[in-house]
Amino acid sequence: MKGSGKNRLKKRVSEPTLKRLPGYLYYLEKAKEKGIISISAPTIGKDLNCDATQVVKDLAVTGVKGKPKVGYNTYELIHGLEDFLGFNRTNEAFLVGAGNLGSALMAYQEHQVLGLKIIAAFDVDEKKVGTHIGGIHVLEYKKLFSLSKRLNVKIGVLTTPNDVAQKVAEEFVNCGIKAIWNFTLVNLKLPGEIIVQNTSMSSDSAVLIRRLNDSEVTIKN
Amino acid sequence: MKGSGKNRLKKRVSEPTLKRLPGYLYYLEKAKEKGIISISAPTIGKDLNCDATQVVKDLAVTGVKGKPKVGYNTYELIHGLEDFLGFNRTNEAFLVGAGNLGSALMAYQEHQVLGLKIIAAFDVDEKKVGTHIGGIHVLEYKKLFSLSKRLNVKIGVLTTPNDVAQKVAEEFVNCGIKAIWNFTLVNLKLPGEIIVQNTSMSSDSAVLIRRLNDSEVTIKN
DNA sequence: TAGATTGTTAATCGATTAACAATC
DNA sequence: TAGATTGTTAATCGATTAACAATC
Repeated sequence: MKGSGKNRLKKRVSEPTLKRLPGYLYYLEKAKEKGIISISAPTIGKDLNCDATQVVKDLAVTGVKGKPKVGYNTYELIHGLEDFLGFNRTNEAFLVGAGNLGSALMAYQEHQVLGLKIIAAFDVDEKKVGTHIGGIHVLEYKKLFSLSKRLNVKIGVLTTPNDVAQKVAEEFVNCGIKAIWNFTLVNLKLPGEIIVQNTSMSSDSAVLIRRLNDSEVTIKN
Repeated sequence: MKGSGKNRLKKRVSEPTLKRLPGYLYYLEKAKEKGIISISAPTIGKDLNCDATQVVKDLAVTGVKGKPKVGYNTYELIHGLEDFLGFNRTNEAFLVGAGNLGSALMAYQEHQVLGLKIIAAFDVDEKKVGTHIGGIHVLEYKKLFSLSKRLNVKIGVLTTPNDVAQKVAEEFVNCGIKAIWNFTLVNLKLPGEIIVQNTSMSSDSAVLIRRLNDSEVTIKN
């Protein structure tokens, strides 16, 4: 009899839901700053223009309970989301490729809540090695292996040029890294147990440009 | 009788499909470089590890026809995709907020095909105004309005701090901008005809971190 | 011709939305 | 109590996957 008894069998949360959660978190932190201590799903839905039912379902993954007619406690929700997402733990990461995007991410993490902490960056470019970006050391790429063994880092951020992406990803795996955040356009071929999250700027720009061109044609007709 | 006759009624292409198209484009360009002139959906599917049927359906949006037993012409597909996505036209854009992420995007567009061309950047920070990033001028934010009127730019890239995002977005609309690429965490409230594409780094990191924590729990059990 | 692949139509799967009972 | 909201279950919607005929 699966899922019965004390062991609550956790259902895998869908990717669309997961992607919406940081949005709720940011919204709720702003609400908290305004002194709002209770907030209902219909209110959230109106502000974030999405369906109230969806808000209820999304927030249910945190296990935080709301009160009918009142809503949820803002503080509890924030902590429930942070806990569920793992944003309150320090998820340490290595970054390889301290170019433009890599540098942006390093500097970015101070202001935006990415939920992870880049503790060191690596690059083969001697001009970058030894510098600090956003308070993070840029080290020789060679040192990745030895440092990984010592620090037991699980997350690798991949912001190299496309042509070395596969090689660096494999080195990440060698180093014991379990999850790779891939900003290159390369479709990485890695062992099945490695978690890969692809972030493609081109995908989003493609949607934007296409929608714009769509609307222009529609107007012309 | 809708959709009949010469006017082929274009069906709206789904967002998941749209997001996959730049991936095909990159893959096909690499294939072309290797001298591959014909390529089949099963081959593409194997390399990109996705379903061959999906490849066929995705590529069908371009209108490019394949030959049974042979596949598609690489060159035709590349051009079909570029044309469909609008990546061969110059989609000119303004960027507001020449901070870390903004700078990265400006420098990035030279190497990565984003399909759009940032022709000027704007910032209120006097230290940034007058500089060049990735060959792009950073101008006074004040000048956005007058320059928009002259250049008829349709796309705005929003990489400001969150607290000014809504204001700048409204100014974009005032300036005649029709599509906004929003990198802030703010849920923009704008007229319905304005196209907004949200890109949230936090969403992707949330998926990554959660999947990692999921897998660690599973292994422990 | 035989066989692989395209291209379309049908079936499945999963996420979103709607409905409604429980509850404060 | 009355009414708004939670939380769950059912219905809908859309995307992915499977099936299969057309075709080179």
